[in-house]
Amino acid sequence: MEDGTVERVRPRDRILETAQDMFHKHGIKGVGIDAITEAAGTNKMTLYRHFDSKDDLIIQCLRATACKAGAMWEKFEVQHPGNKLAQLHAWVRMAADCLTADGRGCDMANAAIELTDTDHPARRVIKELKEAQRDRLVTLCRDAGIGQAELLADTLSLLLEGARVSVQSVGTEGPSAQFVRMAEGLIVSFRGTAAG
Amino acid sequence: MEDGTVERVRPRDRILETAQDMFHKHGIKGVGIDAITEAAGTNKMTLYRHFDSKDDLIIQCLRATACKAGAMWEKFEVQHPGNKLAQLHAWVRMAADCLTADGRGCDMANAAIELTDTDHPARRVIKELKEAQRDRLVTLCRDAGIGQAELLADTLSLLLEGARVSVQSVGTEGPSAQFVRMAEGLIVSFRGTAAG
DNA sequence: CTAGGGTGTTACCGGTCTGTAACGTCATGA
DNA sequence: TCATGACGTTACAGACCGGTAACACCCTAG
Repeated sequence: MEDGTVERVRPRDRILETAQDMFHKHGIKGVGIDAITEAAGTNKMTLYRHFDSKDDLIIQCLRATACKAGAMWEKFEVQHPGNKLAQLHAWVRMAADCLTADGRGCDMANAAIELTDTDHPARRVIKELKEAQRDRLVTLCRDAGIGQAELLADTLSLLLEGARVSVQSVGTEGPSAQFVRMAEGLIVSFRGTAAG
Repeated sequence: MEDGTVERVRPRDRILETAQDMFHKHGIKGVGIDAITEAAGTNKMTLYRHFDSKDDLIIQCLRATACKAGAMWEKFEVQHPGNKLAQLHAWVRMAADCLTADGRGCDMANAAIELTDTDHPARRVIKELKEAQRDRLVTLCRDAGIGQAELLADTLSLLLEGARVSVQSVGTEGPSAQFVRMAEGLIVSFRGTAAG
């Protein structure tokens, strides 16, 4: 049978899933290849048959995580079809949920901080994915009828980025606790000054 | 002569200074003890005579960095004595300078992201120092006559934190480029809604 | 049945890491 | 002069790291 849908999850997928989870929880430099393969129920050789190196694995993990995050946006469209303003508010709620539930920040931002070498191959991937993320939020703001869509999107981006970092340094009771109020206030404010 | 002011910089201070710089540039896990001692022109034994462990060194570095940052606040008071609103604007300018000049974010935030173990001894120090930083900004906002001082201070904190992270993932041309406009806009907005 | 590809196992390489032991050097101060 | 203490040097321990080689296994497609 040539249907590719195998029941048992292939080692490559188990590795990718496990690595995402462990990188997220313990950081990239805080997790070794051996720990990943063991947690994934496989071994080092199999990992290196599917990924060129740890750096390659890191990049694939970042792409996979971004892909999952992308699915969120489709959920917004499904939940509020055509209503871009409602989708923007849904984005705020989703962001707030990330803050309280997660404890660890954005994988891409964390990776950018950990991988200090500016020539690291993951850096351009991080930049690429973050820019795509930004474009998406800008478009949503614009479609929601916000005048200065770029400025609102950038402000919300920085607020969320900062909140996700703040959670890790001072916890959920710190400044990030006010994230929703800040974001909603900004949206109201920008809608007030709306333009064509 | 029993005056403690020795001309030659003591090894402990050289180590502390060098470690701060290298931790900042390359991250905590990206720098080894050997590299620090070599750059400081000393050796490993001397380091371990002054610091209990690498974790201890990390903590001392964070405290020293926070101390330097504290000196900035005194500069604001000197430059604009009594004028708290001017000091708040000076804080915004200082923050913006950090963004364009540095390339690497806040040492405390970076450390919080790198040291994923919640029991790590540096974590409570980070939280302590970050909370002190927040209190300072809240006080400044309140003294500047802002009504919702806590909310403005928290918003500015998150914006800056996010901007310092964003610089590392997408560079200075990303959302962080609008930091000053965002911050100044917020201050104006909060002064508009000022209360007693 | 058979060949081959995906997988598992073990062992290993060279390097790096934190931290310590033992000893030698040197300046200072009594 | 001599003792003390700070500092430097070398070597090492023990662990972990990323990555590779060689070989055995087993399921499946043909």
